[in-house]
Amino acid sequence: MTGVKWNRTARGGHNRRHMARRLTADMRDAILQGAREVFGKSGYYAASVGDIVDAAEVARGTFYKYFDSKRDAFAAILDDLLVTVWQQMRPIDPASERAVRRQIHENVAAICRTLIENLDLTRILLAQSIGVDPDLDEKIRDFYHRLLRLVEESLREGQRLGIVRQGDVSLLATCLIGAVKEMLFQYVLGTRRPEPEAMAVELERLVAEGIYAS
Amino acid sequence: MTGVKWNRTARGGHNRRHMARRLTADMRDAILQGAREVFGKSGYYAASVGDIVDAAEVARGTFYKYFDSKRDAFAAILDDLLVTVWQQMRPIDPASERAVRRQIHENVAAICRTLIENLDLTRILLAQSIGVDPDLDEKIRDFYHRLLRLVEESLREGQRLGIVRQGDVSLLATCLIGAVKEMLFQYVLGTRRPEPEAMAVELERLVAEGIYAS
Amino acid sequence: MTGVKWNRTARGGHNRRHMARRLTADMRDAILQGAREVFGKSGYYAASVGDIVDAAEVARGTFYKYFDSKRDAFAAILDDLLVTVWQQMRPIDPASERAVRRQIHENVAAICRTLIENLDLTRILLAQSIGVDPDLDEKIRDFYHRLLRLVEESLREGQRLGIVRQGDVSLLATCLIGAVKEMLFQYVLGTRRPEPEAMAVELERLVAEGIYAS
Amino acid sequence: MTGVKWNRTARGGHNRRHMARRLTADMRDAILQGAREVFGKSGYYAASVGDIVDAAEVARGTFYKYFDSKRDAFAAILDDLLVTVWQQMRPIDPASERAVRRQIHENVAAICRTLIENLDLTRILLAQSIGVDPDLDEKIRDFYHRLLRLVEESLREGQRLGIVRQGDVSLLATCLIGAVKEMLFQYVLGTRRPEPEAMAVELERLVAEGIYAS
DNA sequence: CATGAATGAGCATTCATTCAT
DNA sequence: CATGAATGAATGCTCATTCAT
Repeated sequence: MTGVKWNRTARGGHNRRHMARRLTADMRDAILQGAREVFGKSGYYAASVGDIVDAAEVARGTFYKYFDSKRDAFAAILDDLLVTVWQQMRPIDPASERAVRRQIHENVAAICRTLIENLDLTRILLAQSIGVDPDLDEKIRDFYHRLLRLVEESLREGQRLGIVRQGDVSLLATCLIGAVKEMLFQYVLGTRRPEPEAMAVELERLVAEGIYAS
Repeated sequence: MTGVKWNRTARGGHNRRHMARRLTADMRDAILQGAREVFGKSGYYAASVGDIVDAAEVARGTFYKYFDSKRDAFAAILDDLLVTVWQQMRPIDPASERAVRRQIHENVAAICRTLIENLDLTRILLAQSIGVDPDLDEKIRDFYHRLLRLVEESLREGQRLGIVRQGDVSLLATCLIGAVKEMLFQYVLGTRRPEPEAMAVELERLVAEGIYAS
Repeated sequence: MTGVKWNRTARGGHNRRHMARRLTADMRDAILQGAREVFGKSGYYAASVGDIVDAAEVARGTFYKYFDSKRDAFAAILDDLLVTVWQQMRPIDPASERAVRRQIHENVAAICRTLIENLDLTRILLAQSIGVDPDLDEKIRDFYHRLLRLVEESLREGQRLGIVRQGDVSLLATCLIGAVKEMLFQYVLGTRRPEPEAMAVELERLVAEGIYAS
Repeated sequence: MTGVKWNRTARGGHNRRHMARRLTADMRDAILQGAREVFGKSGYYAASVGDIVDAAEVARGTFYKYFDSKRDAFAAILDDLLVTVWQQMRPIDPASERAVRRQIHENVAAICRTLIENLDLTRILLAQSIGVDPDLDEKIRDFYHRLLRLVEESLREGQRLGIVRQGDVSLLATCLIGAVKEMLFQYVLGTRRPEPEAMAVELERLVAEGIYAS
């Protein structure tokens, strides 16, 4: 799990096929990079191993040197992605409502920024990961489970400190995560493409004031 | 497969293997039902026409009598589903905050109830419809577009009447829809399976009070 | 076919069932050879790709590595065949009637020899190429058009030199070509299998003397 | 074997589907007529039973009431066709060369006229009958065998009377038949569409004078 | 170690044929 | 007797995977 290369190193030349590729890690990264592009563009099923090796400019056989199967490569990408997103999460330290609002804002803005910078991956995460394979579904389920727990914990801590109101923290956490996911999903669909900052502002206000006047 | 096969005659048949089925509409419905189960369980790609006809207990050819293609059957299911969900939506009549809260509650509860009663369909809608085909993607995009407009309109009307606070109604609507979708998504994943009533309550409170105490 | 088939992995394979085949050209030729046999025996439609790969002793997928489709393979065979036949044609140099008779004789004998040596191909050419596909029909039409022009030109040149009598050269050419085709067609049908030499002799005499005595 | 209805009775109205159809023979003829059109247009394989029943405006099942199979219907058409063509043949009475020339002319003109009036059937006969099925191939073989014998007999009789020169009558007959077939084949292909009269003239002259001057 | 030609299981789709109405 | 919905064997084609070079 070598971490996602979020900044796609600009691969200057074309027709590099067959040029000496030095490090083993390079090869694997090249394949992952190609796979990300292709999976992001076409989804798991429509993406063929042929497309991936073309995009990565490696031979077919090489793909299978580094990954057991197409599914395995997808799993690797998904794993990296989940780890990355997870690392963006900072558990809220509920010192005061004011501090909490700032932390929520920053968390949301950071996550949205990151995912918007990597739209292909976001598309994979939000719309094409479920139903590929039970193992992967399990991973996704697990990820959301942990994410939910993290938010729930923050909320519960807030309740303990009297900052957060009473209520079903589990459902509340689900709603908050859903709100962020949907803004990103609409971004992916292209319906509307607001700034991460605007997303953060709006969620922060929703959480603070609800939607009613006064 | 060696030698010339001149005796290619006698291909079709009739075998009374399947229970007598009377009405044409029955047949189509049986296929749709089988297709819903299978698509819901396996997703579009992993579901084979073979699986569907087995589930529907009809012959392979019968499937193609009622649908042009596997995609066509999926599209039919998706269309039905979008129409059904859409019909559940009642535009909010923002008479007073009290009335609005009640209507939100009822809307959310109704939708969640319906979708939970058709979990296979919900799974299709939430996790397996994107990326199947550009035409279907367009349909999904369109559906969410209209859904968003509907919620936005209600919010704007509320603003006009001084019931809803100022803010980016578009993003606000997205957040609300996302909150509901995520609760249903977690339901589908099986992470947690709360009552529709509980979902409605929690969203109603989030919208009214935010998450902070006092 | 019941239940979800998540274990769709491990599809392809390699089985050393077929003799090691070294050169790429060999493979293509093996397929073409198998295809020729099968098309020749069964005609385009009755010949299945399965039959062809069995005859060629290659895997199904290999067929599609070398040809885009069944039709494509048929077109390749037809093209080769038309080129081969065309190359057998030597335009007649009408120096004298004596020289012309010899050249006709040689032309006819050569073509018949070649086609008789490749009976499968001849069967394809004479009885199974029309109606497969508009593009191929066009090719056939074009071939005959050129063939006709070639014979016509020779006849016209003969007229200019006073060797060939007046008449509708186009129809005359058609008759000559038809005479040769029919002898080969009867050969293919097995009605009668005369020597190419005998065919050439008979056409030469028909052309020189007609059928009447004295 | 009810004989081919060469003159397609103008079927006035449209949408006759489901109208009472009186005689059994009518039904069978309607199907044969539809089948002729469709086979002629698309060839045996590309023509589906669906196309035929559509063209004939009868139900699918009805087709199988009158014919055992698609092949059977094709065989019926082919049989009719061969009988009809056969009936056009008048054995030559070799009284004198002059009389023979006239008879050849008339025979060729009559056959060409008939076949040109029924191009669809001619197309079937010349280009789509071989390779459909061994039984049908046998019929075709048999037909040409008899045709050949007929021409051969005339030639042999001519030889006996000193009108026809010596030579391989079998090959000679083949050449003559081939010449006529090819003119018709080119007609079908559309390469050139001369009058039957012109065809007859040219064959008559070829047979009388060969191709050389003086 | 990289390569890519070869493999074959699997799939969507067609259509000749049957038979209950 | 006519009908046409239902049937399912057969086919063309794809693509994940393997392994000799």
